[in-house]
Amino acid sequence: MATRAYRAQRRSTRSDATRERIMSAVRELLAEGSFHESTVEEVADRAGIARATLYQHFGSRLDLVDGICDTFAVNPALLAIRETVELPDPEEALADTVSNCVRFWSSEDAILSQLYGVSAIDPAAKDLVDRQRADRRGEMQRLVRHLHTTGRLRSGVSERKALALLLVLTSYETFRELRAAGLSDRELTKSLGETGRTLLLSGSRSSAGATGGTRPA
Amino acid sequence: MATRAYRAQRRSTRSDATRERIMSAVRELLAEGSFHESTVEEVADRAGIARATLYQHFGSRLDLVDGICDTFAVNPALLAIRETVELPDPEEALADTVSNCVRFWSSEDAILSQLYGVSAIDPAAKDLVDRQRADRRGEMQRLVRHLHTTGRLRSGVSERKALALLLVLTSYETFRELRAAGLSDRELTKSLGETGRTLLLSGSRSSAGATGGTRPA
DNA sequence: TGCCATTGGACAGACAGTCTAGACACGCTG
DNA sequence: CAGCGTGTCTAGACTGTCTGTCCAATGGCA
Repeated sequence: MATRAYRAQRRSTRSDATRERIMSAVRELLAEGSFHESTVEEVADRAGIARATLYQHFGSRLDLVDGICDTFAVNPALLAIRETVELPDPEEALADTVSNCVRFWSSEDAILSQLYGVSAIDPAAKDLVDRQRADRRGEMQRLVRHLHTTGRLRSGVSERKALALLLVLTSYETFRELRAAGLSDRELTKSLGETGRTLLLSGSRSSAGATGGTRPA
Repeated sequence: MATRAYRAQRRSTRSDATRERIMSAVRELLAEGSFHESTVEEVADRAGIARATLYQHFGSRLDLVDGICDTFAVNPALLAIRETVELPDPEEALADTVSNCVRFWSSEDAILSQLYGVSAIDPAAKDLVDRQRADRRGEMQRLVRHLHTTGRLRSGVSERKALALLLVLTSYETFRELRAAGLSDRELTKSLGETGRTLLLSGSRSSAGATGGTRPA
């Protein structure tokens, strides 16, 4: 049986191309917001293949969503977060992390809005959302620790509260809400960054005396 | 044909009771998170009626969700917001509005988490979410204007940004995120209120009593 | 030629929504 | 009280759509 093992490799190129066509179709439909009204037949048509072929690549409708979710793992903005949370300068760490979150949400917005939407009923989407939420929580936890150990966490702000706030600031829903309010990605990043700095960081060698000044009481 | 003047009014009590049984069943299933996996038959079974009867009260599966959504219109916390946004004291207006938002989200959390979840694919749910979002936006807009006209909007904060921030602070998603982080409703209200005051309000007689006393730092 | 991805189509099972005939409860009138 | 009219509920049959499975046939590529 091992006699021709190498062949499978070569051959698989064709199969891979088909798989790619399917994924593209799913991405398109997702981006158009019509994936969830589409039948498997329509997905196959869009990909220019037979329904049976689709089922050979993806066991079920949910597997299609699963496939899409896997592609996020290599998103550069997402990968960058792992590093920015531990940048030496806490202020920079905070700002860059926020910035990268916005970058990620923005880059996949069309698709995420659909996936997040159905996470309540679609197991595969729910998996994705839960995993992303857990990942983000882990990163933010690291960021909070970093702020704490470098002594830049504002006095009176517990680590638990700091984490909660960071989660809100960097959540996809907040991104959506602000974008819906008409803010551009740039404004959004700036606004979220400032808010975080204002509420979380102590001292204020930075902008506007944002924090300290406001609460003399 | 007109021989009898019939009183549908009297009769309707029975019909109303049936309708109520159906709604209860839907609420239960929604709260258990299993509505979206349930067939119409199962909903009917849960309500203890025939499937045909259900279809007489609600034309389709979506109408069931619609029915639930209508019940939110009379939620006391939601109604209260209309008044709190214009309380004479801006500080109080802000705090009470935030508080009422939390109260509303909290009172219907089990069901909203499901409805918001499927809003991307369920037209009825989407309608609800869109309507709620529009309503909230309207109220927050009024609140911002109020803060502005009374001169309490912090300098450097445009009305547009103030609105965006308020929308984030009072959004269901933020509520969910903070609750998931382990905050109680009380902590949540306090935290959101403080954040709003810190970021939006100028001056700072900061009502040490009402809410402010909580931050001795 | 032989492998393998692909294809078209048949098929079973599940479910939404429609329809009909009949059972039942209740209000009205005599 | 008796009985008719009316609206509600019920049981079940039926259609159409969609998912997921299976298989025999096709076609490209080494």
